[in-house]
Amino acid sequence: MNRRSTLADVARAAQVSKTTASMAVNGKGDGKIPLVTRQRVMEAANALHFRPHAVARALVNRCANVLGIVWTLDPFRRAANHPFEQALLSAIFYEALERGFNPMVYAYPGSSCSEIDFMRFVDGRSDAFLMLYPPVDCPLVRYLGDRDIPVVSLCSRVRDSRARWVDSDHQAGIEALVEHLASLGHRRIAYFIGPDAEDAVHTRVQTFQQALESRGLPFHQNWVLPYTWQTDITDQQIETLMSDPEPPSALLTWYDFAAEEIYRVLRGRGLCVPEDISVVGFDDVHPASTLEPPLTTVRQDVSFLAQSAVEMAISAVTNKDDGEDLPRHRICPVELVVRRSTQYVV
Amino acid sequence: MNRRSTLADVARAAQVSKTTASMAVNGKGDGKIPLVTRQRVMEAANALHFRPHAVARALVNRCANVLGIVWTLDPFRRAANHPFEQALLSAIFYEALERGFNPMVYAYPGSSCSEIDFMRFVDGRSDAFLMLYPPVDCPLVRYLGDRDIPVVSLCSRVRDSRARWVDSDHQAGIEALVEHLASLGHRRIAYFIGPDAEDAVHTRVQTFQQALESRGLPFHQNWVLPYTWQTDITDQQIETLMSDPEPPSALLTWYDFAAEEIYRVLRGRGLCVPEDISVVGFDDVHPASTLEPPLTTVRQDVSFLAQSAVEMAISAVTNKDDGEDLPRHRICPVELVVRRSTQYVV
DNA sequence: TAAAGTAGGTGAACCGATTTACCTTTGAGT
DNA sequence: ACTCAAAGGTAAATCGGTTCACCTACTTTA
Repeated sequence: MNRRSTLADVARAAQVSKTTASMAVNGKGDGKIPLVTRQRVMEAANALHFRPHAVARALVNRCANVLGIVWTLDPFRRAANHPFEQALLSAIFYEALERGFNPMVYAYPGSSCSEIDFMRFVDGRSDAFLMLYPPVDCPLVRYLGDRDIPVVSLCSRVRDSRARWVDSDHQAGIEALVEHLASLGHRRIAYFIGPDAEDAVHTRVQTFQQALESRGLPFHQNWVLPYTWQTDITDQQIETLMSDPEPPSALLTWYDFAAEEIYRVLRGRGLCVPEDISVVGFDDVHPASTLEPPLTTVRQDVSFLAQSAVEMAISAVTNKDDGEDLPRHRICPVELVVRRSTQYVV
Repeated sequence: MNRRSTLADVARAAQVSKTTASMAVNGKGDGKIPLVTRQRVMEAANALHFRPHAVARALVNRCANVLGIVWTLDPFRRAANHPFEQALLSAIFYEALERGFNPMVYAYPGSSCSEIDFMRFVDGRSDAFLMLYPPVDCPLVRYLGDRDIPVVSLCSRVRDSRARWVDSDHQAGIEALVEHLASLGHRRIAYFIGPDAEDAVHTRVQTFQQALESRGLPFHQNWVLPYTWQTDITDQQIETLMSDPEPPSALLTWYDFAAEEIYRVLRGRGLCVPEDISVVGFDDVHPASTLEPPLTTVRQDVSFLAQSAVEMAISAVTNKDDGEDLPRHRICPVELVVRRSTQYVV
């Protein structure tokens, strides 16, 4: 098992030219290559354990069949351990491989985003990039756009017109949560929102406000609180909220992970979910269903998100010069999942 | 911004040959290329936004600077959401990129492991493979070994002599946990162990037994229980354990994630941790420190594991024909982290 | 029988780098 | 004046495929 065998070896063994060997191996040249020849080549290829060299192929095809996955690897995010993100990632890997594209991971170059950092993205390794949660005005998206490299943004509706994006229907999700709470009689609802950098924050807050107002429920700007991932601050925020003469009876949280922490803080203050206060999450990933009580939340369809994004990216590569086919944006449906963290207001 | 510029373009612009351009760009040919020429080439390269085409380079260098990361992507594992695994993965990505190697993700071909499935691993894209938790007798490891492709196994001490591995010191970890519990006066300890497929199970159980016996503590084979990820079965197991006339006063669990579930089951039966029973985990990842009570556990050094594995793989690629340098195996130290899930036995 | 297909196939260029083996100058040493 | 080495540089082969343009030997068709 010394050197890997090449197409030339196969051609020699089958007594044909490289051209014929190539066509036979790739199942091309219908009508040009009779069955006997094709079989002769195939046998030689098998005997020699021939495997086409993907790098050579990529060079001449000007297409590597590789999808770049751009992801924030910095220590903060690593510590934050976002299960939704993990689920999304592995779904992306799965979908890409399924379609014959190899996923290659890139670290999102943080705030220090000079041209130098971007150069590693355009060395011909990856045909297209799939970015998780890029900022809506992302310099990297622009850079890649300038070089005609397809970009699909996941969970962030980037503004660059050349980029594609796939996102959940945050509007429908928030609408459904508010409707659910309202139908249980809740009138005073507060919202722990996510980091300002995330695109969805604005949509969700705006929808939240509209959903309240359209039902005649009060919207207080100071009941829209930033969630900070710091227990003591969260505790302080809850303290302030609950010392209101008319405290909220329900809490929206940025995502399930935050809801878990908020459960803890509420429990620490002797408040029971859902008897004293209803809590809802977003995402429906672990640990939503195993919390005590199980969390009412909105499910984002991870597989559908991943599949849409991968399909969009691959189609952009494949039909690069042809007329476009797939729409450049997709909003994926979400689903309300009612569990036991919400109940009638007493 | 039409076509990407090539080395030939740069050479033409700088009025030198491709050879010279190549050397100048790569900082080679000390003494051969005078500073003026070098600068002229560099300026041309910058002006043309030249970026060497990694695929072409890989072809001629017979080295792609890519590390294959082999990971189980199947739905079961995706659902199991192992935070330790996620931490390990992102640490690997980080370390590889840090060293100029691009990580490319591969799905571990499940039980249906025919040659066909293995072929996609040897198409020249990846120079070496880093596998997470492969079985100790892994056909893929053998296959790659046969083809002289370096393999590093993470968290599993594969038996193939050509493969390298990096693993935590499970022995020290279990030893430390038992010592900790014994020093608190515990004499009756049960163990919820992990899936049989995992290499570490045997080491840990064996060490557990030795650690008990060397301290004169009783070891019961039927107190070594398989953890099943199914709440009702876990509940049944706890029921059986606790109805023993002399029930255990402490529980070792396979990992923190399992400890969380076991907390729930114990709470469901009205048992308090640590007053009624002490519980310990393994890994020290989320949610160990945020559980109530915070979990006593053993910390695996994720960064060190990842760094060792990546270094080993890269060194195997770089010094492929030279004499070996790095040792082929590494056992990484672990650390006991005492929190509040353990206390003196009453 | 000549012209025109067609089936089956090939040689050589090419993708974009790296590297080997030369080739000129120029200057120093004797 | 002649040799030799060093300095500075280049043409061409190579990596392992794909594909364009052509070529030959038959068989039809008019």
